[in-house]
Amino acid sequence: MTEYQLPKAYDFKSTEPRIYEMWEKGGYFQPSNDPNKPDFDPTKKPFVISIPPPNVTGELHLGHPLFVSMEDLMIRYQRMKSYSALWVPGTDHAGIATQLQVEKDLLRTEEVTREELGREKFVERVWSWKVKYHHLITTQIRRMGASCDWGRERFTLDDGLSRAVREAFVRLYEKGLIYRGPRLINWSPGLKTAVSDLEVEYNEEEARLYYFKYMLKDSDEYIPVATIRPETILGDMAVAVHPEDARYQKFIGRTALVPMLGREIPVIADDYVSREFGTGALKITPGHDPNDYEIAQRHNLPILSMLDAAAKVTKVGGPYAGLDRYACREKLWADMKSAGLVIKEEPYLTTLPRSQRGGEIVEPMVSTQWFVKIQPLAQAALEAVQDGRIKIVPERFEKVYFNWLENIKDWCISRQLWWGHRIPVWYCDDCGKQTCTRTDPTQCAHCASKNIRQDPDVLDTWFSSGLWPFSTLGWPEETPDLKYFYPTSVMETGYDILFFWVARMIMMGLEFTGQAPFHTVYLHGLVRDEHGRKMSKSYGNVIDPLTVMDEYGTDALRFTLLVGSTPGQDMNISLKKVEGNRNFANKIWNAGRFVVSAINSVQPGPSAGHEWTLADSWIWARLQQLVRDVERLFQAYQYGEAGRQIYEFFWSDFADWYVEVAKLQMTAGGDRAFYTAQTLARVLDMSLRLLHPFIPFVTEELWGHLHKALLGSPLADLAKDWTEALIVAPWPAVRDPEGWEESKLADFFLLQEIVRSIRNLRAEKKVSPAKRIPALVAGGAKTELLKEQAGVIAALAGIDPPQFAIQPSLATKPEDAIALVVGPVEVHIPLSGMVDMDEERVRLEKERASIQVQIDRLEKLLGSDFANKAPVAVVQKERERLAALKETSGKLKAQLG
RNA sequence: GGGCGCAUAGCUCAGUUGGUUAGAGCGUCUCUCUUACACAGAGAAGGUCAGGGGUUCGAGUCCCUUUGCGCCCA
Repeated sequence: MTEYQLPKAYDFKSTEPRIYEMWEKGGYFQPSNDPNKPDFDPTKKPFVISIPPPNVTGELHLGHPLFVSMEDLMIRYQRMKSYSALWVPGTDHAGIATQLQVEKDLLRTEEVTREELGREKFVERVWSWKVKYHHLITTQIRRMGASCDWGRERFTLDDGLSRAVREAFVRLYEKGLIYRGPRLINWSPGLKTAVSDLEVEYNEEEARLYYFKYMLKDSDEYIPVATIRPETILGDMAVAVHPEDARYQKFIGRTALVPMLGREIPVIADDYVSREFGTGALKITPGHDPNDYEIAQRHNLPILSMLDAAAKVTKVGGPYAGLDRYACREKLWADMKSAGLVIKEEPYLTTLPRSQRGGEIVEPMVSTQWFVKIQPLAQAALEAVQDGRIKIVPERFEKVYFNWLENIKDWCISRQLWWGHRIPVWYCDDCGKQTCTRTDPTQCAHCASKNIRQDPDVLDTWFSSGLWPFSTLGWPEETPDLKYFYPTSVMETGYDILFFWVARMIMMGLEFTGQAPFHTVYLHGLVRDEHGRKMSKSYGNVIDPLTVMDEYGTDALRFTLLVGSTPGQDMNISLKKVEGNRNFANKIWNAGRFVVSAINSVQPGPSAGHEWTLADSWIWARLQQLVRDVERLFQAYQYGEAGRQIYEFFWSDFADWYVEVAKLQMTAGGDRAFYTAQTLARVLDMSLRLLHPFIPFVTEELWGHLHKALLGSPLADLAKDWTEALIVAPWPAVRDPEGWEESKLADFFLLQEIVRSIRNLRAEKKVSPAKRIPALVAGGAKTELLKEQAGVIAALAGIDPPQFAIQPSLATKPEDAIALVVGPVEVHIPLSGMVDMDEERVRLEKERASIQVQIDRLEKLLGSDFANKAPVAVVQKERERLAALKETSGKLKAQLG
């Protein structure tokens, strides 16, 4: 006989690593139905999530535990519902971010730049960085309890995925959907690479607006022009005015002179020009501004690049060549001032484009880059959501998705980085043509020359991420995994990367596999600090998940993130909340300890068939209600609400009420104790199953103890079909109500109300908690019920059983007692010497008055249109309520005599 | 400029087909170390559901509008 000596407080520190190891070694993270194994059943349905791969940069933030918790919740739920659940883990090489980290690190520790190290050596360094941080990150994901199949882990730069990237590129290239050419792109001068539109952030900042004169050729006349970036004057190709602007109409078609350079440029008319902004005249710098670029296209203006890759002035700038963009701004402006061309300058609030990574101001520049012709891909992706093949939760993001895809521009996919998938195109030095093949070529495909060079650039990281849902399963190979597990089921991620990822995955998935890569996109919100501010290093408000887990446990953090969130809505987190949920884990633990000890105390039996008490029936009915509600909420992706309801049930119904009643029932011994222990065990078992996806460690640990205790007890039958571990135990099935539930729920509710009102009175009258008091009850129609439950009421309300009398009605009103009216029941508490009859009259009168208010309200309601327009059931409910209120009021009146 | 979200108890938030005196956790106040748990138990106080208008028998919930805060796209 094993004696359980479970510690008084749940010890997550020793439990969590042990449980995770048990799960992983037990093979529970692998899908139950594996297409690579001989007993594979192709008819069994899979449920698949591919992890949004974390970057191997080394940064860990609360976003990680959030997505891990959400996805683990979904996976554990489906696994328990006996789907063949697969969660594919992996990491992302994160081109720019990782390269930057390594460069910074190299500079700090060895004071070398990547250029000094050379490409090959540098890439080696990044790989060793990757090894280190990959280990760190996967260790942390394990720490969070992620039940993903580590045997199928992938990395965006591993061989298989690199082949997928190569295949995808070549296919798009051959289809003519990838092209190379000079376009205006966003250039990051510090990183010396192109970045996509999505990687630029626009912030409102304090800047200056510079007003100056655009002199007209052979004239003293000028057009006043305002600009934020005077240095770009050097690249101006026109001055534009609104065609209907009376001030400037006369200048249209004339020639203006670029300040300091004297280059002749035309004055053009274009609707785009805002007459209200600045001076109403616009300088056009097509080489360094997207709007100007478009105007230039419309007017066939040539384009000049006045800045180079390092944002230094090119030879276009004449005397200013070689200056940094900001130095040039100062010098040019000073020179213009001397030349009398300056009008004024003033502070101005404007939006500046900054690099999402480096933070520096991004420079729009004309540069030769690789692009994906996005229109056909975007159209398909649009349709997949429009026709419902893919559903986005919450739905409002579908609109955001549509809007983005409808206005999408070609995607710049080349990056001037060293860390990433090299562009698989070779240029021929002899014929100048391109060779793009699936395997590295040794000669030009056009002229067979051996003088070929591979493009030095790499692909945007998101190009490989877009292939993730199928590349991780083996694509382009038709692997068993790909055939069985693809399309995946749910894509779960933050709404902030809807465009980066989700949209691109859908485009790529449809293009390369002909299928939507998943049927549902679930978007979670962002985790913010307790005041709703974005967490960031510069604010210093970052909460480190590892510290939180050290202090409160993984379960506590997970539960906090899961119940604190609503789909698509940001959530604020505070350590107080985590602490509260650490307490919840401890509550579960202790309720479990009680149940285990109850099981251990059970004597063999039973002698007769079961006969349930009111409390037994009540908790069972409540549990079934809960199972139904949780199922409904899960179907609607309302995980947070489901978690809150289970929490509420466990703490407020099971622990606060049923366990208290069960203590009494256990002391009765015999069959009563046997069936009570059985009910405790069944309710705990099902509660743990429901809680497991939310709070996996403590539930698994406790379930193990419960399992063991049952098997060693006369209740062994209950656990005879149980699985080895909770992680693979079947999810509680929804059962339809059997008809008896409602009256049991109502009866127990009455009992609770009676107990509560007595407790309330005791507290009000400062009766010592230890003191047992007498009570006289007139039970009316509920007399039988109350007599049956007298023991429970007495124990929970602190009534002395020998002095507890229950009768249908009372012949005379007890003297020197306080009367409580609970629905149809009157409770008289004699409190000798403590009852002030005047005070008592006031109390009763107050109560009667408040009930009268409700009676009046309901009579008015039932006398109105409500009675004939509202549904019968709703009206009936109100009628019953009114009748009950009238009964209470009558009893109160009688008390007042 | 276009789109979206939020505004509910002192704080942080739930409240999804509209059902009639609004819920939780934390915090506050009172009592209790009662044999699962003081990481607890019992009790209490605390809200004109941002303002205005409308639809409806009925609105925190739907529609319009105003204000404030935040986000996304241009």
